[in-house]
Amino acid sequence: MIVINVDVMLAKRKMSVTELSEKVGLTMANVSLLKNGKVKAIKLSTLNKICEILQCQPGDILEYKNDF
Amino acid sequence: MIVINVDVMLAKRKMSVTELSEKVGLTMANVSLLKNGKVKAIKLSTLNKICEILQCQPGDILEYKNDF
DNA sequence: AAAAATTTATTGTATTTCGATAAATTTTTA
DNA sequence: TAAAAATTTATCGAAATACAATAAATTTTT
Repeated sequence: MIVINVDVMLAKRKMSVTELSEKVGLTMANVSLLKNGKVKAIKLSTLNKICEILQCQPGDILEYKNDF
Repeated sequence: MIVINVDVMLAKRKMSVTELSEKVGLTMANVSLLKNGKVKAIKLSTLNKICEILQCQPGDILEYKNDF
């Protein structure tokens, strides 16, 4: 399974979900859904904005886990 | 911008696009689109299957590039 | 040159994002 | 510990997109 984890980077940047949502240009509600793995797909433009704001790589946010 | 690069992992696994598409369960045409950055979003289920088959992490395939 | 593999193109359908909004819940602060 | 702030959850609708299916064009391999 693919796990989305934005929390680590948010902590590293000392940024709140509210601030991220404002800067990324998504509603707070939708960033929350994203952040908590409640989405089934992601637009590359959104991933791009997140990486840009958090200054990180997709790999810092997305992880593949073997779910045996 | 977000860059998708499956070629490196395909080479590492000595796998063709055809083989990947069969194992992932997408048509060859669509894997090609994906592989060549012609998609604007990706389903996490698809990313999952690709990582599973290629035994790699999303970060091996997706890269954020500062497009100044 | 022929065959095989890959890319590009197109159309239709099902799925999904995301906005907008509101309510519920959790965390922080005073 | 009560109020305020932040976050999460939920719902609906519209717009966007993935992906299948298919076929043609192009490139690579033999």
